[in-house]
Amino acid sequence: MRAKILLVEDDASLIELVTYNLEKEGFDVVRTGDGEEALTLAEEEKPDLVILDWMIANLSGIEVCRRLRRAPATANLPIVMLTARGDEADRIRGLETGADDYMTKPFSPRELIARIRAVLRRLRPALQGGALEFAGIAMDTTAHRVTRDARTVQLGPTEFRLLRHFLEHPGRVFSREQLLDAVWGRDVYVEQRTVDVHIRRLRKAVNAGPTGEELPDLIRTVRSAGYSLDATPAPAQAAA
Amino acid sequence: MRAKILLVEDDASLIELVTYNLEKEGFDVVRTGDGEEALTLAEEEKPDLVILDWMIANLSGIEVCRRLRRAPATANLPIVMLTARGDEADRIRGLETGADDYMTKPFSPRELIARIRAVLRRLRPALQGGALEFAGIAMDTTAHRVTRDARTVQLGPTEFRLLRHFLEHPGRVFSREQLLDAVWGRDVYVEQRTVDVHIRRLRKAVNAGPTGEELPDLIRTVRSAGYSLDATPAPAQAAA
DNA sequence: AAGCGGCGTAACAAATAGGTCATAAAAACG
DNA sequence: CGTTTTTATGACCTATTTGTTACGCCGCTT
Repeated sequence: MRAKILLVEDDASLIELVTYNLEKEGFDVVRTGDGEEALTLAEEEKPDLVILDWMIANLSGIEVCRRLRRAPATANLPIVMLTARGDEADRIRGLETGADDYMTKPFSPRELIARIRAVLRRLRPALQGGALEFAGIAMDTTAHRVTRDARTVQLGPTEFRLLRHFLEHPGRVFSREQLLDAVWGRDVYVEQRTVDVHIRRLRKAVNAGPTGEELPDLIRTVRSAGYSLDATPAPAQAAA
Repeated sequence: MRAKILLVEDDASLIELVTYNLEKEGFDVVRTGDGEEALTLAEEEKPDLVILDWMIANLSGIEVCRRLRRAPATANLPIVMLTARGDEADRIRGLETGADDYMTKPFSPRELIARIRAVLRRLRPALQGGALEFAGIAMDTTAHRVTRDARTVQLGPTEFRLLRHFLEHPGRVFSREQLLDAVWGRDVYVEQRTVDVHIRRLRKAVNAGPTGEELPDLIRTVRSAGYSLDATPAPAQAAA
């Protein structure tokens, strides 16, 4: 799975340099030099990470950063600020506004890549290839294999992506809408209830025990909120 | 909830500088200048983040980093590398070994704090936002979970929103009308008495003890005014 | 061309949450 | 004290939300 990066920068030579290096490393790059457009693209393209220059047209980078953080759809989007302004106060301001990392020009493309990878490793583990694991469920994203307690689990493509998304954010509750965005894709129009059906299929596949028995369900339904992958420690009726 | 930071550094003046600044910012600090000891402390103290100098006794910082990543217990521990070695190759090596961020000396303590916060914001949302707590009641809003004294509390959607509102404004009294506005929504028309019923349900859920006993009621009824979340243990007749 | 697997939708069943009412209990008042 | 307000509580019915199954429609493989 290739990661998509939104590059917000208006210096042509820098665009070229960074784009070249990112693409060489296997990233998809979307570019703009305009602050307003950056916000639009962040919503529509659903990049995995944004590289944000401080000095851009229409809206300053810091303002773009602030608005990205404020909008629910992009509140968790990783942001790496990148700018010529090197003084400490700016860096701190950038970080406090919600940037995940901050680099000052001139910078080394290789270091930029390394920092991007470091951020993505945290935020989108599946993008780095390798394995995801939670409560006995293991997923090898490159081999497209899933096991539960060492037993292979057979999943369809959609269930696979759904489970991957849960594994990337264990414990967190996602609304049907968020799941459709993240798993199905931005501009797909399907019924929200479709999510239920795939949750059902995922549960069925993952909770199937060795002898046809049911294993503990790790997908938690949160009424009126959505679903989450969750190791439910204390079974429902403790004190009841 | 205070975050605990493990500082691995052997320069006395730097230890002092960093410790002072971290503690001023509300972090708990555990220190060592020894690589082997760092590994032990990382397991035993369960810090929320490690600041790791490259040049330390016994094991290099990079080796400590590598081992921390390899051990399951600390594989996800956030690491900020900190060192005098400024050249690019080292920074990249640090980041690729699994460090989440990398700063070179000399550095600004404020920037270090800002970077630490940026990392923790990602890794431990509970330390920053998303988590509410009051008098033993803890709510994780992203996981949609509530506990009282570490025991899970089961709430319906409305009770959840109601409790969240109280946790967001502990101690403050809200009239039924205000609660309807804040929890139900502005333009919902329901009886004010409905609030009583949900308060009752919330109390029942939150005050249920481990063995079916009643825990102290943290929701205070303020006659002819409303309700508030309040740690009023026993004083029957305070000053009223 | 036929068969298959996967997907999205609809429809019905089940579960759970929400709101109101009636009545008991408690507190304030004179 | 008796009366009046205000709140607590349990029960009930309804509305909403979710679970589950069945079905038809592609797109691909054979």
